[in-house]
Amino acid sequence: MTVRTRIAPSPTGDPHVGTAYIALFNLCFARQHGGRFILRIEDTDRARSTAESEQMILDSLRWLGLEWDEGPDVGGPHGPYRQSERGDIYVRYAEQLVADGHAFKCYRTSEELDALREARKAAGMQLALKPADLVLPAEEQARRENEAWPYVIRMQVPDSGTCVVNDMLRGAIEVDWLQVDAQVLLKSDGMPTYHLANVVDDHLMGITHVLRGEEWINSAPKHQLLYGYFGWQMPTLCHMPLLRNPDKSKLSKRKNPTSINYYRRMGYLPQAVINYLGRMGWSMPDEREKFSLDEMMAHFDLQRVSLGGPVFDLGKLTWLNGLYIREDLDDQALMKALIDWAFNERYVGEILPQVRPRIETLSEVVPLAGHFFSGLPPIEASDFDSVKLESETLLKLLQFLIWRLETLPAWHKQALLDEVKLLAAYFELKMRAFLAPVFIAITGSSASTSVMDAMAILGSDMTRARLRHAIEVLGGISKKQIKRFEKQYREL
RNA sequence: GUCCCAUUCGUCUAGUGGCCUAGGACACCGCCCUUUCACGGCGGUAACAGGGGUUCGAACCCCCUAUGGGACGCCA
Repeated sequence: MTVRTRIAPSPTGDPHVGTAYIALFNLCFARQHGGRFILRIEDTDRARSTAESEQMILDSLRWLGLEWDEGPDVGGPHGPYRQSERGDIYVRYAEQLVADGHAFKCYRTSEELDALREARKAAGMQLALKPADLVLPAEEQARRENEAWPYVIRMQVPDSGTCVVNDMLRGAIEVDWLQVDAQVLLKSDGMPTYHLANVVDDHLMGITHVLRGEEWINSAPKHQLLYGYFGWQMPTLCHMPLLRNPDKSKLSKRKNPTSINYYRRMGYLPQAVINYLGRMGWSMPDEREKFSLDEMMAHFDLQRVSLGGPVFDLGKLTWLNGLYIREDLDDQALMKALIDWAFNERYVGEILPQVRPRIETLSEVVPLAGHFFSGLPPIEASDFDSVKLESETLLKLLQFLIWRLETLPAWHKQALLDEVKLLAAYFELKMRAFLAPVFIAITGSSASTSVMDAMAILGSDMTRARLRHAIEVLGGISKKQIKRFEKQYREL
């Protein structure tokens, strides 16, 4: 048996707790059956991630204590997409499908596709575009082909009848073929979509079981169809429930800290985090709350997964973390944990140059730089009174900064400075004025070390978390506001 | 809009037809311990979404409704 977790890396290298969650269950399932568990970091979107951000993700998973096996080499160290002839194996498979009549070249433009979807929406039909909806008149098709228009390769799908896919936990799931669209397999840039890559890779890697998120259920018919087209054995599927925000929507960074690095920076212990994830939608046979990864693997039983989407409860995670500190760490181990976390030469060494020019006695260090060893600063709305900005502008400033920082591929002071300069110009503010609220949000006071350096030292996750916290403290952003902000941000 | 998946205390869950007057954990409240605060101990409030079946018997099986979520991209 071989199971795998696919990881789509983010530009910032944020490993999502949802990724770790799925990986955890894959690992336990594989070990329960003495099978292999492999990780596959893949990105079919050109240059969305870097080797560095991929490393960050692996590093975080390792921090959690997750282990994985080396997968068969079906395309180089970073997966097939990073080869010089990016995606060429998928081109071959896609063309084979075209030759066999299971896929077709589609020259439709995105404007035409939008119009088709609009029309269906207006007519109250299902939104899936079927092969028949996409055909062009023969002569138009020929013209576009001759003029070398960009094209995609789409899969053929039946337009009637039902498809039955089996799920290890949910049993048979019936989907009307009418609901399944002529999925793009190969994009016009020659890169495969997830759907093609997923099927081809899993086959080449000999994957026998796939545990993935519930959001993939609706794609399962497409995948099943592709396996059929290729004449390959399909892996057994299992769809795990999705982690939720307190309002029950899919866990998102807007409403919850979702980055593993955030929990690491906040001083959560990896054992506690992995234990907590193991309690999401799953329970030990004896119902104990506290268990190690090894114990979970030893007692794992997929049938004990419960299907209701569990709400990620920070309070309970925090309690569990405290339990680990009290019960599992003696003074020496706690000391080591603290040193690993922040009280080490590397981290403190970064802070000292910020502190030295600003102190006259050593006892001033903690009041001045204590925030480097804290989580979210205890601020309230009135702390921003000194900032001479309209409340809407203030929120917008903080939100725009978060958005810019989210897409920052490398976290260096210079890059941060560039972002801040750009935004200060956009808001028509002097750097000093622009940074005033940022300073309070980050350091929690109006007198501390330089805020740009603080952000650089604190890192991406903690910086963004504090900015988000400031927005929260200021009363948050309403749905209407966020829409307006998004629009303005796109124009930036 | 169409389809798919789900639904036990506020939250995580136990429960796979009689052991359920529904158990545990977090949170909350009270009491005890304690030179403070925690920790710890004891106790309390609190749930089978609703309606129909099936059955001697239903939290558990079936159907309908409601609610929540997800999918419907040249994202993954």
